Formats: sequence, structure tokens, C-alpha cells
Amino acid sequence: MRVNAMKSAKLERLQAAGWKIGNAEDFLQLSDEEAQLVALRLSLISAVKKSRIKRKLSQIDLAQRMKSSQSRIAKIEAGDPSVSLDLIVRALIASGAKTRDIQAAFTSNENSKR
Amino acid sequence: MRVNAMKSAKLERLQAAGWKIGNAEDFLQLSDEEAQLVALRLSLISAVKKSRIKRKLSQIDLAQRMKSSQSRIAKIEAGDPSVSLDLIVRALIASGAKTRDIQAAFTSNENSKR
DNA sequence: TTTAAATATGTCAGTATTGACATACAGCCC
DNA sequence: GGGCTGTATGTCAATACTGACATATTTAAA
Repeated sequence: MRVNAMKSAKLERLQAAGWKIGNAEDFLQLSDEEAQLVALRLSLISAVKKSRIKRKLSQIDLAQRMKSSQSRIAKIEAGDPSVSLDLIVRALIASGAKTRDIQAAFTSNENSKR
Repeated sequence: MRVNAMKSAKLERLQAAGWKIGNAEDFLQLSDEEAQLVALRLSLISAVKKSRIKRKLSQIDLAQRMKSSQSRIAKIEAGDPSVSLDLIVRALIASGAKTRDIQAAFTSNENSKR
């Protein structure tokens, strides 16, 4: 995802496509959606750490369960931008989180506009 | 994600790592987690289509909103294995789904073991 | 049927994400 | 101090995903 690089990449693309950056409407819209996604990532990440700790798994344990590596787990929990949503959710599942827990992670994402 | 290719890829990796495939425990575990992920993808995908239709957006409209392409949207909705969870969730957000809708997609994923 | 709009499918070069590895750092016990 | 367990950070070759494009197919309306 590269959260950090995303904004500028998006900007570049828009400018390349001949965008007049006076159009605040679309821009606010964009950053709004971006914010939703980032918030979602954050709550899933925190759910992973919580679930892992709860079940007394080390990062190595979890890595083995999902055939990944300790360093990847560390990056997941650190919110590293090189980590995809896919991997976060896989970690959450592999850590033993139940559907209910996953759902709760989304629920805590309570900044729905309006 | 390549859902279709995933199983065999995983199998290869395990065998390469010197796995005795007599260990059904870990195998069932794996496919169970895989099933959870696939179910999650499916319910998110159906939420995308539902949300898009509800707001009377064509695939082209949605593609423009998220700076993607019509063909990508089609692939998302067709459950194409080349589509990441990230992209599915972005489409869901871009289609105007509220946090509550996203949450509902997870809730409908009701096949939590035990 | 003809036309048009929407959707589906295949391909590919560019980019993002991956596990693995090395290595560093932190806390804890002796 | 050293040893030990767990976590963090950086790198990189291999793989996965991406938007864009061409093109086909479906759907709907006349």
C-alpha cells in the first residue's frame, strides 16, 4: 500500500492526467476515502497484536502459523507501509481471531461521515 | 492473492521445507484459515457490487472515482484471483459504502468455527 | 435487427508486496 | 558482565498486483 507514498503518487497521476488542482471537491473526497482506509488498517493492526498477545504467541509463532517470517509480523504490527491489507487480515485469522473479533475491528472504525 | 494458485503454491512451499504431509492437523488448519479468507473476500465482493448498484454507478463511474479502470472493477466483481483485498476494500469505500456496510459484509461472514 | 451502453476477458510492462536473511535493540535472569 | 528470548529495521530477488489497453460479450431500447 505504501501509505506514505500514496498521496504523492496519486497527485502525480492526477496531474499527469491533466488535472486542475483547483477542484477541492474531488480532493477532499480522495483524502476522505484514504482516511477511511488508513483507519481500517490501524484497527485491524491493533486487533492482530491484541489477538496474538491474548493467545500468548510470539511473533515467531504467528509467523510459522501463516508461513511468513518474524520480520514481516513485526512490520505488520508496526504499520509498515509495505504491508498489504491482505497480509494483515491473514495474520488476524492465523492468530486465531474469530469472525466476531474481525468484525469488532471494523466496528471500532467509527468515524463514518454523517 | 491468486486464490486458485494459492493452495498448490502453499503445498509446494511446505514440501520444499521438508514437510511430512501426514500431519493433517496443520493442513486442516491451513485450509480452514484459507476458507475464512475466501469467505471474507466473497462477502466484501458482493458488498461492492451491491453498493455500486445501489448508488447507480456504472463500473466506469466507480473506476473513475478510485482512479482505476473498468476492467479492474469487472475483475473485482468477478472474484478474479489477481485482485487484492486492498483493492476490494478500496472499491467498497469508493462506492460510497459506509463503515456500517463494510462491517455488515464481515458480519455476513458467519461461518466461524465453534 | 441495429445501435449503444455496460460488462467481461486477456495481456503486459511497471510497480508493490513478499519471505528470507542479517543484524540491531530491549528486557530479563544468572 | 554474558546468555537468552522477543521484537525492530533494513535489504533484496522473486513473485503478485496494477492500470491501461484491446477486444469480446451481454443487455436494453428502438
